[in-house]
Amino acid sequence: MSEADRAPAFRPLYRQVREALIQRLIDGAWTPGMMLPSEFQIAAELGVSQGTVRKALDAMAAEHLLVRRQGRGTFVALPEEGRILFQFFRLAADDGTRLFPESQVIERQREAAGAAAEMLQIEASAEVWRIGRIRRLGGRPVIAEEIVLPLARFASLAEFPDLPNNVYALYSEHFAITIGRAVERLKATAADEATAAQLGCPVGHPILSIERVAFALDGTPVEWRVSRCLTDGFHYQADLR
Amino acid sequence: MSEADRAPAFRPLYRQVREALIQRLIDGAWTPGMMLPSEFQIAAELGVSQGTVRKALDAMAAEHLLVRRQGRGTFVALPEEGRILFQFFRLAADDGTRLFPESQVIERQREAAGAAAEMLQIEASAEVWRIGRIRRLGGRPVIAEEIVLPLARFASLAEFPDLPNNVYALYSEHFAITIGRAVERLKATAADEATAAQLGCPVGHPILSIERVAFALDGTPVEWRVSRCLTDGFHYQADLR
DNA sequence: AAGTGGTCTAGACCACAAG
DNA sequence: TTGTGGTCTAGACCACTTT
Repeated sequence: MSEADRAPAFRPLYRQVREALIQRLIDGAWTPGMMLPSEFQIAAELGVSQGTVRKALDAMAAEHLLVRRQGRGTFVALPEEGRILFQFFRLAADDGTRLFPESQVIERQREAAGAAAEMLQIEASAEVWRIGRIRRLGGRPVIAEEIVLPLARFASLAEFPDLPNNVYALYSEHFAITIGRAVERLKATAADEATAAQLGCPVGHPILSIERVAFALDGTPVEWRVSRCLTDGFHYQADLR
Repeated sequence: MSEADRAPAFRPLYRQVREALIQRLIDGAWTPGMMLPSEFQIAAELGVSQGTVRKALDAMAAEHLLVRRQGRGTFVALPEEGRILFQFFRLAADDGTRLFPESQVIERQREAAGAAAEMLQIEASAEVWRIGRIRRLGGRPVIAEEIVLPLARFASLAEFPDLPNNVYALYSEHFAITIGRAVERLKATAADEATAAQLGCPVGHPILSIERVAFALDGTPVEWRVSRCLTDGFHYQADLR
């Protein structure tokens, strides 16, 4: 953390601290659920003041990377935790209750990336997993989902025949990949024959199509997915501030 | 800012400062575009330290209520400013460029609130304005929008026969209402006859339906709207963090 | 040169959780 | 009682903009 570090394009100390700490998450030195050293310990270790460490930790907590609990300590966020769980899942029933449908994998294959290559920033010839799954609420299929993952980062995925509802917990636990950010594009489309068959609705039925690219902590894209959702009885919720 | 203020349910000083400053925005003592006094001046006036004022100002800037510019000062945010403008408008072309379609009012009437009463937290018998407008991109209609406003807060709306593209700038300038937050519910629906006629698409065509409730700074709902959007060539974008 | 926000530090004290 | 994060303060200095 030398003075020279900020010479070329001034980067505040607390920014550098934040990046150093994020690197520990990327490296796996700090794993989900782990309690971090106290602010004073981190400060002493990095040779900065406690206030500077606090500013870095606060920023990371705002990004949902850490969870701070007064009186207890600072912890690496778990993908299982409530607010994290729904951070990336914004469907809710029309009465306001949050939903988390059950998942059933119906298809999984290795293939060339093709069209997904651009989204995942890999070669079109690179291999990917393509996973199709149906998600149900009370037995009724409501989402038909297609997930594409680069084989290079998910080599041992074959060991997991049935995906859990929350795949980001799987990514974290078994592939040491933490999703830090995602971008979604929503469109209204008409159900094609395949989707209609999967969701049990008429061909041409209105479908909310959600296309998502999810990024790892280092900023590289690691997942591309399309969710085709029925939206009677529930909706996609967005809070604008 | 006495010590007793925090006695019942401890509220940090910087929170109280933030609320006091937001009250100045609500009261209109500070108006959009205005430069605020310096941190030290505000601190002296409120009898707190400069650091505490800073924390309140930073929070308000994060809420897009203020804009801070190093070396220049802190300013009340203008609804016209770029990032504010698109804070509440999330449609983008598929190539990533942001869109802001032109608006044409096609209908406006006074009526009883009816179904909108619950959303706007007013009596069902209270009067509202109901405004229908079409929004176009390059002449092509892409959004059919219905906006409901409580008459009580927008009494003189009749003076503005043609709404501007950015109605939130109008609310701010002529009704002293700043929108601080909004909640949107998205669904995929099929175009009914009225919508199909307005958008020039077949009946049954997939429509992205966006229902929004917008809230003023004091937390009360002031606008209810439904936007029915075509989504070929563009999409609704959401960033998840 | 003057005035603003931005960073960094150091220390005191408060609120909360756990042993 | 101890240890943690949370608040508040005071002061020095840096970066940016305008005069």
